[in-house]
Amino acid sequence: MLKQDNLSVTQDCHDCPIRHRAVCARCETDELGLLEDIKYYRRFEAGQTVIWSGDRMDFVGSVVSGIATLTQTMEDGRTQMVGLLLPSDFVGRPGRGTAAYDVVATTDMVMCCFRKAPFEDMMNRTPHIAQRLLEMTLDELDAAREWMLVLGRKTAREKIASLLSIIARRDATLNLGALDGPVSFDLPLTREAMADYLGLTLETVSRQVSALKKDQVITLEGKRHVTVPDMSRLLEEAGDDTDGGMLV
Amino acid sequence: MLKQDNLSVTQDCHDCPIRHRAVCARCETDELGLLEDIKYYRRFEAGQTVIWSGDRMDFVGSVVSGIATLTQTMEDGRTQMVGLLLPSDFVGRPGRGTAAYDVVATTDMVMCCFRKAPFEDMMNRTPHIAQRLLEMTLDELDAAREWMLVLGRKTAREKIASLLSIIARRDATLNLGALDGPVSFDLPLTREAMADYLGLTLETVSRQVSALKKDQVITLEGKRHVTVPDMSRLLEEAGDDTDGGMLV
DNA sequence: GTGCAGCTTTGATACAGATCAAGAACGGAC
DNA sequence: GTCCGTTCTTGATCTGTATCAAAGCTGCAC
Repeated sequence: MLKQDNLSVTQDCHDCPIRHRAVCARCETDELGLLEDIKYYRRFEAGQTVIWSGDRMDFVGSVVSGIATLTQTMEDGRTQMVGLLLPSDFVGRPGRGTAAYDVVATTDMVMCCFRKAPFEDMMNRTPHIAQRLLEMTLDELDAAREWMLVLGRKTAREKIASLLSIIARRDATLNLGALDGPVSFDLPLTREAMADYLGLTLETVSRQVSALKKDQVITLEGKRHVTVPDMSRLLEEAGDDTDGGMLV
Repeated sequence: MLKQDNLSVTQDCHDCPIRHRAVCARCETDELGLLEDIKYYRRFEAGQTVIWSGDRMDFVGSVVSGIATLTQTMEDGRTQMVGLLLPSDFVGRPGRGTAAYDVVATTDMVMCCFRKAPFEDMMNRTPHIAQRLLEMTLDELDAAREWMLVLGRKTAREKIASLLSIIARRDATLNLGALDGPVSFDLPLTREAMADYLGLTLETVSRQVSALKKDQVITLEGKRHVTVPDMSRLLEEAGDDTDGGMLV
């Protein structure tokens, strides 16, 4: 796995890599100061569980670097991933004392945590935080609803293509950019995690990834590094509106 | 269909049946006054489309009475319902100009609409509205994530049982209450709409409803009126945590 | 280097739910 | 009452994905 110790423990919000996308995005300098007082960093290693569903949760926070998953599990063990947490994504729910989902780090990860009570307090006083949180929550709701279509109506092949295009897209937004030429990225998920996201078995995931490779929709180097020569082709396979429409 | 003309066009927010659950729930009397100035009512008949995905949308609003569905459609016609809108539920997204989903009234329906620009304006000035909207959006996000588990991992029978228990539950919250004795309610959805919600075909829905009836998990009077003699049995069939746990 | 553990691929087979195809039940118009 | 359109049920068959099973790959510990 990649070492990311250069990010080690940021202290100053102004230098923070997620400063302009996280829940603090709209805060003014003075508001940031208040946040600095109640924040602390936590690191997690790949595979480590951040919180178990049902546990008491006395903090909320933002993913600073790395990736985590949000999953739900039935008593008999069937599991469904309900969210993928990327840098700047928010964890926890103000006004609720216990975690609703399991949160697991899939790569090494750094979180910027806020003690829950003071954070809730601040939310009531500084509208910039609540406004930004509303905006982020609405975005997540849209993402969840898009995912409902994937889960309910798409074929296995379309599901894989959908997942790949989502990862490709936000990899592009997060890092460099440019979605016209070939795009490549590392899959942050195992086949099993992909299966849990897509409502499939890991065998089906493996077969469909192989099929997309055989049909030259994607290229693989190793098992995790994916190259997409033609993004619009991938979107077509995903069953999404084809016009290559990269609407912002 | 039921006539609901007694609800005709409420004018005074204080008498509004959704006063304490809608986006205006936390407003004080003076804030309600401001809302009164920008609100207007619209009625829709069963089957009528409220908005088409992609259309310009110059209002947001709340369902006052009746039921609507939120659906997404792929180019080839596959459709997935992504939300069920009940009285007090909010329609539209502040800060966005076009509808993201089709909204269709499944029963006769009354909506309390607010012109979008003044509403957004007011949101920035009265935190009570933004706070309540955040809370409601977080609830919807939870519901969407719960639904992802249903769509991704449950069997057809479990899906039907899940849908019935959700309808039963909120029917109880909305109207009278009491979930220990037998519960009965009218299905607000056709078999096809149920199928669209559950990611199934209408034939499968029909078969599984019949199967639940044969196994005496439910009783039917006509095709739409359902009685659940034992709610915990239904929850068991849904694969949900069994303890009958009606946690608030 | 060898051995092992976790991840992944591939194959054979089974089955849940889709699809195709009739009819049956119900409600409204006349 | 009859007719017709819509919604729903039921049956026969097909198929995509799950399940069961085995083997390949990769990287780490030693």
